[in-house]
Amino acid sequence: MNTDYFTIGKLAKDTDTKVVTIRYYESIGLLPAPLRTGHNYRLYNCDHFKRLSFIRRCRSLGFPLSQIREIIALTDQPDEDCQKVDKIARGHLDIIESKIQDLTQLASELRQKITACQGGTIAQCCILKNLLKQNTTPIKSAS
Amino acid sequence: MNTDYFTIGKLAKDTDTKVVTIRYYESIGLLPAPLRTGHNYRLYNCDHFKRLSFIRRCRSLGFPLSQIREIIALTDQPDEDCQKVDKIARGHLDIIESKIQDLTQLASELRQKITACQGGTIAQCCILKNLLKQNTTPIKSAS
DNA sequence: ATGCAGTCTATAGTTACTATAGGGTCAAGC
DNA sequence: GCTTGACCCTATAGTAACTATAGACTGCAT
Repeated sequence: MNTDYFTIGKLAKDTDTKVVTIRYYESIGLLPAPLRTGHNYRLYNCDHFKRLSFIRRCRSLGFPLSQIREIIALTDQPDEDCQKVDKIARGHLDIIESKIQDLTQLASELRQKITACQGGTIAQCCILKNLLKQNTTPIKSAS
Repeated sequence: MNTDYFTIGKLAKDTDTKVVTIRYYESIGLLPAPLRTGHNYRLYNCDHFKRLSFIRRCRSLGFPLSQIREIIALTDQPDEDCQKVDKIARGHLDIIESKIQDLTQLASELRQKITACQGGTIAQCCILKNLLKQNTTPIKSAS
């Protein structure tokens, strides 16, 4: 049982989140609006802390807010099948994995262009030549 | 020598770029404004095609528009040292490589959470438990 | 009483586009 | 000549997930 209340600054520090970000999450309905003091300061409790920690953990795993929202909604239906969570997580993993592939491909192309360059003036630059070389004229009046 | 002119639609098709994107590049000064017909249609030439192809190739390598702008500015100074281009490209490669590392780490964490889950109800879901477990209370009145 | 850190709201900026509304133009077919 | 559909125009707003700024109030310590 914990009935402590704390300000937005403390919540920000304890969850390693910027103050503005917390207010942003409230504005988009991701974090419930807390009580206010007589002078309109936000007063958070333990539940807010838990919720925000969860959001931040999901964010650090790369989940978009839209999916975090879905997951949170699911936690309100404890008797539903867990497959939905699983599906979201797997879908997200797929996206991450394909991003890794894309970036790996991209890195190797770029590395190749860079190592090909022996220096010199801009006019001689192999990186630029390489980037400029293909397709120097549009397709002739076809279509 | 090529004095052909073509519409935005043809340029879009030949560079695999959306029409709106081309107008957007013009609006931010990345692609020079072309001539116009009597009825205000844009008329592009070969130079526009080359420039846009270059932009798209850089984009497909993940360069942000700001860096593409820098690189293009450099091509106007053919006698400068090529090191500047090299620096931009290497800096970009570093970023890509560190992104790959982050994502790889992230994918393995997520994969672990997913494979730990044996199904069941939301209440029993290991993925959720795992995401919720740490830090359930803020740091007590410290600081 | 003063100063500084913390809080408040509201608005605009970021990146690289995409979407939409509301309109004009061009070429082909009838 | 008229219609139809594809193409073009501008201007504005929306996207994701914040960040930055302005202008004002509060709380606490000296």
